Amino acid sequence: MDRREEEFLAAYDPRAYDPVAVAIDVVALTIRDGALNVLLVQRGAPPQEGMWALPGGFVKNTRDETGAVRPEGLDEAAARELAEETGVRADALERVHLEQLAAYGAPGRDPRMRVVSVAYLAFAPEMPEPRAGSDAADAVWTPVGSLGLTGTGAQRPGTTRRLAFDHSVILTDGLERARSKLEYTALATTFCAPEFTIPELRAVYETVWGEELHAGNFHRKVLSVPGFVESTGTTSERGGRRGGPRARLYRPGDARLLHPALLRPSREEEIR
Amino acid sequence: MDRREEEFLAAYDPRAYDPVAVAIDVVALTIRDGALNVLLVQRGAPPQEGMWALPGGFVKNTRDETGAVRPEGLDEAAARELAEETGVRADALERVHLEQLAAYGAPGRDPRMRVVSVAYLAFAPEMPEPRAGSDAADAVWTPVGSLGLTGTGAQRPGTTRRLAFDHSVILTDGLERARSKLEYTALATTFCAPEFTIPELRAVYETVWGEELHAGNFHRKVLSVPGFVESTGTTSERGGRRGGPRARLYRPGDARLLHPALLRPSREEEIR
DNA sequence: TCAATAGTGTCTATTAGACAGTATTTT
DNA sequence: AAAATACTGTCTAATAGACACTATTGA
Repeated sequence: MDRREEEFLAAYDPRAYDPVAVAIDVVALTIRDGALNVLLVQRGAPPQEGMWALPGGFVKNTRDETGAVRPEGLDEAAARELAEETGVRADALERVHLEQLAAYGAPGRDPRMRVVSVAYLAFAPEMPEPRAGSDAADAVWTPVGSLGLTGTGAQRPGTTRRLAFDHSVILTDGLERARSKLEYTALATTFCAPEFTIPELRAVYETVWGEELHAGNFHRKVLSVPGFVESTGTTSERGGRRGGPRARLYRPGDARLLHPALLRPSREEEIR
Repeated sequence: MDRREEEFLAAYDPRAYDPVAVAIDVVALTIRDGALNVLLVQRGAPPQEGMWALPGGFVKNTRDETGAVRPEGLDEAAARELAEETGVRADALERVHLEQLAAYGAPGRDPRMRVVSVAYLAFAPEMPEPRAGSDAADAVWTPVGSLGLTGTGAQRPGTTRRLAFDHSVILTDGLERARSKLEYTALATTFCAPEFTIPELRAVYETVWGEELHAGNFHRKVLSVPGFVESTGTTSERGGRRGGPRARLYRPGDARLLHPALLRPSREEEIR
């Protein structure tokens, strides 16, 4: 760094600009009782107190091991928010997939000030009931079907849990990303236990996509994709709930992308 | 809004938090002389003065038609930055595709302060040589091949145009997004003139993907995807540069997504 | 015993890709 | 005339999806 640059930085005043805040919001998805659920917190403080929202908060400065103040990376902040709001420890987060979704910065989306929110998408296996974090009055897994989302990100009138800010838009985007990711990545396995059966994996696809799949063709297809799943050599304890043989158990394979992909059956409408 | 919420907002002090800035950076891609080019500006002021960077800047408050101050949406800010740095007027921007790429917020990525940058990706047809905007010493279309990008987003030593901040990472992400988008969307046509031939469209794919495609199979495949292109009934003025018949001219069709998709031939390596 | 389910076999339509062939243009 | 190129035809392998069938389990 040259002399001129040093002088510039010494004279730079970060507070000379309009204040903007950067927040993180997490769309955390899991499957409970055969339905797709999203983690919601009930706001315990203004603004929009009492409404439901995606877990999140402002990006902070954290202290590292030596106690020094250190700003937080975005991914790091998202993992922290998720851990705080779900009450899971960091080691349990290892089995959670977390990726950036998008940034939202429409003027007026937060009444306090200009807030740009970086949204994250999380895929989690079955998790314990969350405990409410610091700013939240309550935290629960909520079936997304109960939120009355329309295709455009609005909520149908009469829905009991109204989402704060533009969170219904963020959730809608997250759901579409999740549905799309199941097509060409192996991420469906992150919704499953460490060992799972092909029918369980199929249930993940059916739940996220919201449509039934042909059991026989799905089975053959999953096994034909190199690296998607890996046999454990064992079988499940029980057969299907209403009968049927015990299914073989599999582990996630080493493939990140699926080739060929598993495409959703009914996408004809949304092509144009 | 209830009483309590009003009181809260009146007492809220946005400057009580650590200052953060939100910037926009644009990865603007076009094809010139058969090579993929990205728009770069040479920084005319510290920090990193003299280095090359993606066009961008801080999100501002703008004045609307009535002269009232109004904060800017992110998409709006990206379009403004692109227009300012390329010197194209808003109407020419209509033929440019602009989409959000990702947010970048690693601590220390900007020496001035905490900066979270929302990156955008733009696909443009052939455009005039840009004129340098306000903060830039120069602005040029640069072949991406000349930037010595490695797979991880670093630049090879000895590259003449070094990119400022983490812009080589952003550019690498933008290139991968562009390559991927050509597979399943009809966006390749946004690199072309309003009327184009199938061989011209093939050149777009070959340039962005960096590999040669089979002319005959590509031709048949493009015509087989419903809504990808639409015949104009006319033919080009000239044949191929070194001989061959005149090609028929097409317009972009009404499809947004390609079904079936045009997949890159050589993705075997990156699957795991 | 009956119904449901796991897993496999088979058939057909669609698609990807290799290769060949013809007509048309530039040099 | 020669070379390049636009486009079309044809063949093969891979894939998607429908349907059928057997074996095994729970109720």
